Amino acid sequence: MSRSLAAEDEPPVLDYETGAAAAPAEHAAELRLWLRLLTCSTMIEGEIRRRLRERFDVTLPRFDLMAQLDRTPDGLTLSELSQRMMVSNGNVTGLVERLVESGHLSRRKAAHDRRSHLVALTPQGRRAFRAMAVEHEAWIADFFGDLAPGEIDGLMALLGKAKASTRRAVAAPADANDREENP
Amino acid sequence: MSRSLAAEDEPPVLDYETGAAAAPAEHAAELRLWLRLLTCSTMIEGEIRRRLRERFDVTLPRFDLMAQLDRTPDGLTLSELSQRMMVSNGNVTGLVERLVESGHLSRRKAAHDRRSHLVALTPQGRRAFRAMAVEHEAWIADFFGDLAPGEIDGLMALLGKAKASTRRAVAAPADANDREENP
DNA sequence: CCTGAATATTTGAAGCTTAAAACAAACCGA
DNA sequence: TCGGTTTGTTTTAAGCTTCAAATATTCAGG
Repeated sequence: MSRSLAAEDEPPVLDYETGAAAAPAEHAAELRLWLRLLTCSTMIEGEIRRRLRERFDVTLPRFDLMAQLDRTPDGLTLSELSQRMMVSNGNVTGLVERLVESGHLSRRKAAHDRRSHLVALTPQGRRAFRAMAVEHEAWIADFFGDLAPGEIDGLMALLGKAKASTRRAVAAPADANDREENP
Repeated sequence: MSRSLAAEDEPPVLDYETGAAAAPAEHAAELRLWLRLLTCSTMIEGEIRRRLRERFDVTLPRFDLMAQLDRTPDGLTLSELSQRMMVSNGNVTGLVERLVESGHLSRRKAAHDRRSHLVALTPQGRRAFRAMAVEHEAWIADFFGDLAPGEIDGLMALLGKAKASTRRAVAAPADANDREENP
């Protein structure tokens, strides 16, 4: 759970800057949007985490890692895993270690490149993941259960725009520095 | 960064269940929506984290905590903080400890309740936060910079529905158990 | 073939995060 | 007022996460 300014409303509505003497409250709408986006993903993620622990005694990062491997019979390298999961390499190293330990994953040297290792689900790991995935999908469907199909599509589309916009902003930050360096 | 199934598309498009022999792929749209939502918040959060570290040498959780206190001259209790930040009590204990240590926060016993403590920004802490908040707001505005005002409003509204729906689902899980116990 | 740059992974330090157990203080109904 | 419950906080153990440094291997030119 957690992360950035959270608790976007519910108790006393926050929006955290209104009324702060030194703050411009210029882009208030964008700020509120970010807080709401964060609230949604934090709520959902926290509940998934809770249910995975309760029902399957598994952590979310491990479930995520297994999900990446479920469709990859031949396995993935650690680098591929870290890219797809959007986490650091060192993080994946530890997760894989624990999942190999518990018998869910196998790990072998890659044939073509002696630096890399291929990681794959064991039959046991695959069985365990499939069982979890079925329930997981039902949970997600329930979370969004009050949205009409059109609303789901609308959200997808708008989030697609937000994603593209963020990608652009991350690639080309709007800093003072940047403006000077790249006119 | 990180969290649940991530890497929603970009490299080989994932959606992680299509084609998996044992999986129904019933609520595929909801699943894709969740992955996209997660991708958006993960990207934004990761970039904010990176910039906060780079520009101000501060972590995101500390920034979040200070944000909660910025509008509260009299301070908040640890419980109030943990509720608003949506993290555990023990988590807040440690964060506050480190921020008191660094001089950003003061901490005193509450007058009315001998169990609780009030935490507030020190003048130094407030100054530091305000400086960060100004840039932070500009970053967020930039992330959403390619969205038209109407699109921002539309996203807000749809995310509001998603939030309400999730809240309902979390409060009343659609389990087999539940159906039996609460007919 | 040799060298320097890029890539794949591991390691270590620091910090974040949670769940659960333990206390202490406050509250509340009989 | 007593005793049970709730609430505020801390502590602990375990795990997650990142960044940066260290290794090992591959790759690309010359």
